[in-house]
Amino acid sequence: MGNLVRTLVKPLRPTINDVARISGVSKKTVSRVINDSPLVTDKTREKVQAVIKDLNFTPDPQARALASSRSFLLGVVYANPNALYFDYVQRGILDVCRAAGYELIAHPGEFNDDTLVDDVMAFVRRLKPDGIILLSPISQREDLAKELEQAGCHYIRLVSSNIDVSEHLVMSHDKIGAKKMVDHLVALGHTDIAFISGPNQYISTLERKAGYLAALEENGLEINADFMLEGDYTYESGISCAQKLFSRKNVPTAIFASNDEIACGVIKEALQRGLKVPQDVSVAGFDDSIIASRVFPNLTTVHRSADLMGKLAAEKILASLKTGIEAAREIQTIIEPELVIRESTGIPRSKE
Amino acid sequence: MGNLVRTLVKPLRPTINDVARISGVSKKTVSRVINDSPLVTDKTREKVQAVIKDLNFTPDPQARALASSRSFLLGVVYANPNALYFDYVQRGILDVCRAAGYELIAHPGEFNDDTLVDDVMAFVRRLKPDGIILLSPISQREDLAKELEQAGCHYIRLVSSNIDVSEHLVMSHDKIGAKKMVDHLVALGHTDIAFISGPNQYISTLERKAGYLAALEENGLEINADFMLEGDYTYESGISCAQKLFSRKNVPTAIFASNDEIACGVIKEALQRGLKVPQDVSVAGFDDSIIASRVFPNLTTVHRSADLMGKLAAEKILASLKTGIEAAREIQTIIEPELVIRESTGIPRSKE
DNA sequence: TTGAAAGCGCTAACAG
DNA sequence: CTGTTAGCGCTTTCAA
Repeated sequence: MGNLVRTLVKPLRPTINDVARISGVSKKTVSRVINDSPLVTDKTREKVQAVIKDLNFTPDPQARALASSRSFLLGVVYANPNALYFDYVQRGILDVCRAAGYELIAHPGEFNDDTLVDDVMAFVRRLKPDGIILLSPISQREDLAKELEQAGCHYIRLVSSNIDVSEHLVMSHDKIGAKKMVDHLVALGHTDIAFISGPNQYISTLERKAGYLAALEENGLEINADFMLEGDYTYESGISCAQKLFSRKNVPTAIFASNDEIACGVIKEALQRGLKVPQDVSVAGFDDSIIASRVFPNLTTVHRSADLMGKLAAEKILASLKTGIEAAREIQTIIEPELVIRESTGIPRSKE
Repeated sequence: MGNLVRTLVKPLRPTINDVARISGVSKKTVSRVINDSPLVTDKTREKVQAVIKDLNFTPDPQARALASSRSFLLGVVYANPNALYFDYVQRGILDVCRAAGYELIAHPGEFNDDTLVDDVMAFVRRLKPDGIILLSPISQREDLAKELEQAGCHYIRLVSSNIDVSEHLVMSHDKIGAKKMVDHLVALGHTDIAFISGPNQYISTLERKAGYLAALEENGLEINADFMLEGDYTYESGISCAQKLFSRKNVPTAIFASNDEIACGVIKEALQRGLKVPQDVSVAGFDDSIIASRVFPNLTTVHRSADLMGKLAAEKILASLKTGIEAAREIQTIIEPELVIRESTGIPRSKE
């Protein structure tokens, strides 16, 4: 009787045993159906799937993780700097994850931290994620990448430069993005274009600066060392660099800030001094973060599709998990940033 | 020989068996040590802990989850609206989580979605998180809270109003925050203060509006229906409401926007029309999001400590998991928002 | 206070 | 193509 009841009743949280019992096959066959094994006849598969659906069965990820070597978990390691960047990337990853039945675990870390590698490796050992996505600038850390590789943990690096093989890389081509912006400024008629960089330790800084220099050269403009300042990707650094720029006798007609935060600082300082943007000075940013379209005047900037990068990263990992590393190689690796022209750039003020 | 080697070698990823074997006790005793059971002599405990440390052993969370009923996972469910809010809250939660050996899984959802409850419950059934944190506005959904309760899943709601018992609540007292802002405006000398609300379906909207009304009343100012507009928490709605306000014959001297996004739209429209902020019109926001300190002029706003709310939520869950529900009650439930006075508010323009 | 045995839900070998 | 037998690493009975 107990047995009969047990046979008929739908369990609250069904297990693979319930499915097996009710559909009259073995556990292993159910397992095969769950895992899309080809070694099942269509008829059996359909029967089992009907029961799975009827029971509203979902395999327990923890049990699967324990039994197999996969955990159905993806990790993302990121550093403080840019909350929005992280958020966009996370959304991109999650879109892919959820569709594939994977979960995402966020793990914050510090770029300049000696314990970063140990910390991340401990995280990997504990959670056994099937893959790790490294956001910029943490993605630059070669020591971390090497450790991950050695531990056999599949990782993807989101960066601005070609620092790894394509199965480990999703790259936003910042150099091209920066070049596009300078080309835009030149097309408007600017020749005195200043550049405020980020910290030199970041690859993104180097790439953006390289794009700036390449564009100047290609357009036959000379490089003026006075027009190149080093900021640190913060709003405050934008203000202080702008103060320097505006207090000189030779004020540039355009200022290209290497991110939107800096650009906002520049605009703030310009407006503070009664300069009009873009009539007196054009200002451009990089990132197309939310503030770019909130600040006045709306910022001309370079858009990098962070959510797309997250999406591609997740797809690469899942592809290599499912089909092998070659599959990861075939997924798009390079994103080309796009110019977003808004209100903060215009023709240069007439030379007096 | 094989046995001897196995006895001496430190395994790469040690298990509880390794710890037991090397320290010469049973698995269960090790388990007791891991779980802080009082049923172990200090001597045994110390011996085992030394081995744990030496081997660098960490229990496998997936195995623990499978064997026990706990998963050592926390879930956070959030909706689109505010990327930064989510990010801050997440950081607060993660601080607590990491220290306690818990992991966080982010689960995006839609506030106005019929499938939200089923979707979240499926998530809960699959992952078996030990607790769920509901961010605003999803936290408003009574149907979700009820289901979670029934499923025996401990949940915490982050909201702006007193909608649940304290063990399930972390509340930012938006009404008081809004009131503080209006008091500030009144103190500056404003009497014509407009209010742009968010969507009426959100509790935060209702609370902020209530704060505005309460402050007017308390200061003996009359309520002018023309000065109350409904926005939807977006930048664009700020622009369109400002257009209405500025095109009337009776223009308010101050505009209190119920979030920073709206406030930015208002500033944009003001500057566009050649109005100076705050000389011609004062503008205030709510949230103290990053844009508040990037926009020109820097926005006077109300600061809610989102990371603190996340931290408290995580602490409540962990406390009730460890010590019981009473422990959760004793952790701070209400956050009082603070005024942040920046540049966008000032004395009213002189009446002509 | 400690330990032996059983089992959480699933997958991996290996037969058949 | 399908089923049987183990066992993942841990916790939980229940004894001792």
